[in-house]
Amino acid sequence: MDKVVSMRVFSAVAKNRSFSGAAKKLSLSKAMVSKHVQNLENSLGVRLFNRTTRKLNITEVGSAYYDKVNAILTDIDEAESSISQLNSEPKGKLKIMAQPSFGAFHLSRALSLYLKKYPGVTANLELSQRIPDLVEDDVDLAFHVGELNDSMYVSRRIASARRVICASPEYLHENGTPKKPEDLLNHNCLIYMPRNDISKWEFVEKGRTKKIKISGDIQCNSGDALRIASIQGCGVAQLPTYMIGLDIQAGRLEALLEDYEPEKQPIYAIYNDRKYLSAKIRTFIDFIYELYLPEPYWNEWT
Amino acid sequence: MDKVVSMRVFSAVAKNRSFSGAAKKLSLSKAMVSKHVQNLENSLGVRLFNRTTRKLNITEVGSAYYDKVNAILTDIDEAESSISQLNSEPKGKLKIMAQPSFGAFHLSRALSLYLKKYPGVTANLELSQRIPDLVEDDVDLAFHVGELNDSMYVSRRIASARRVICASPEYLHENGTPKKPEDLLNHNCLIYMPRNDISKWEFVEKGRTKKIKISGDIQCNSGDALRIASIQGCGVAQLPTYMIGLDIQAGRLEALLEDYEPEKQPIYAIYNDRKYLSAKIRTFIDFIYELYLPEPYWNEWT
DNA sequence: AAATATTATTTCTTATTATGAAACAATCTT
DNA sequence: AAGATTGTTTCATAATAAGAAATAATATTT
Repeated sequence: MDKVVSMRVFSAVAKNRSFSGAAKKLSLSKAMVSKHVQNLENSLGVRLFNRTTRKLNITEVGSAYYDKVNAILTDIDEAESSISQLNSEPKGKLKIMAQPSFGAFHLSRALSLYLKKYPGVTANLELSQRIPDLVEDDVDLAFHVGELNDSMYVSRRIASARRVICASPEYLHENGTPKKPEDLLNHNCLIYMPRNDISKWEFVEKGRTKKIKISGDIQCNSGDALRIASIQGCGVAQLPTYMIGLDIQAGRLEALLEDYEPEKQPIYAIYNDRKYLSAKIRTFIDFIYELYLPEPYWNEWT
Repeated sequence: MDKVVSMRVFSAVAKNRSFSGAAKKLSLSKAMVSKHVQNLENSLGVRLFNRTTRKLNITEVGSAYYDKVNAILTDIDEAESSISQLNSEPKGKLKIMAQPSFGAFHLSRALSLYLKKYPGVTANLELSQRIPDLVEDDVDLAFHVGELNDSMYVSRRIASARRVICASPEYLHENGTPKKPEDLLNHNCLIYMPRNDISKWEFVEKGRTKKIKISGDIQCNSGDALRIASIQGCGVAQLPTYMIGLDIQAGRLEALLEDYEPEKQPIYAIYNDRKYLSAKIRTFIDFIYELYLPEPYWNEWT
């Protein structure tokens, strides 16, 4: 028997000075009202009302209990409404993890817009290469570029990034501009190596994907470093547009071989599979999804 | 589903940071623990824990709810205990913690007398050197010998113990009887060392306290061991009368240097500062207080 | 005074729910 | 690779919450 319900019933009986009245008010049978009061009396080992069929008097003990019960019920109501309110409007700290190159510029920009819209939210943005364990790392939300293999979490595609071959105008002036993928064999390519893979770049020609094995004298596991290197004219790089889109727009880099460009990489928001997604998380995902519609600003420069 | 029960389960899970741990603590199945938490989550429309099978993290909302729930549960407990003790007699389980040497004989004796008087009460006596955390250890009442430094609880002096120099008749026959404190320098003293203190025994001579640095070949952190050693004639010991009073009365030990005896040690009952002390606790404190009036039986033998 | 109305309780049946064992899924540890 | 541990789900069963109706007690009306 639910003690909180019993308390509410008891409180109603005490307030109405009547079992029947309380029953009517609570749309409950008289029988249940009676049983709820008995439930409390048994659990307390105390008589709460002195009653006959025609008279009702709250006992001294019952009166003391009445005050306490009302305070408790108020606290319960207050707790529940404040908790559900906490969930209906975005509030609290939003913990986000993302890959450094995507997070550093684009997410912090999106966050500052979002936080302006929802002043109750504060943010905590942690940048890391690895895909986080949301529970272990106590993170609300993660962003990942590229396909996800293991999907123990829920993911939502919020944007995409083109992979573009690029080089600085200075470099191209000195070394010539490649016109087709095979031309890259004669260029110094800046190689991104997260793992010790053999470096091949993908291209699409007449609907078919082909891979070109490229070579160069810089291999690095930091996209940012490759970006700097390519801007400084060290060679040709293949980098995602969320990194170099603005550089191309500004003329620091030139996009090459756009006709052979491979499929875009998806960018996912990853979060816990929860029935009750908190407002701050839900609204941020929606916010960022809409922010990059119809096409993220980093993907276009013409 | 009883919401109060669900709250208790939730609180236990949050405190233990584990569903299984909470289940064990509450002697409930893991299944029910899981369901109770889900019950709250459904009723609040909010996720309280982020969890996988191996990791558990309370959510921001859950954490806020935890504080409120604990306050509410405390209020409920306080209300119920205060109400039921308003016109009830001692009843239930009395959980006591005490130092082993005092508890083993004297408290169990007092308890058996008390329980005969109040059949509704059952007792749980745990003996330990440390001063318990009444809340953490879930103990109603603790007994402590010696001054209390930290008084976060309420304490009541219920008796006292003399500290007496003693040795077995055989030992004294062989080694002579010390007549004044300084004589102890030529005796093998049994040294109680709870911490690595330098061993000095206090004496009072002509109203002034002085300390004698003693030495001996047995140092021990167990009073009981020292008592046995002194009875077996290993040397001279300074021990409280609640340990050796009966030995002196029985002639197994002789009290020495009684004229130089230092001030008595107080014995305290320690309990929670509750507005409404339950009848079992209140009556037991009163009972034991009166039991040792005007002077505890262990303090006198002449 | 008798009939009626109102009130709390008890009884009885049924629909719901609480319960934990066991199976399960997902990690972590060995 | 095997075993241990953790949270969840499933399942069968036992417990109980629920209210309609009968009951008992006592005002109120007639």
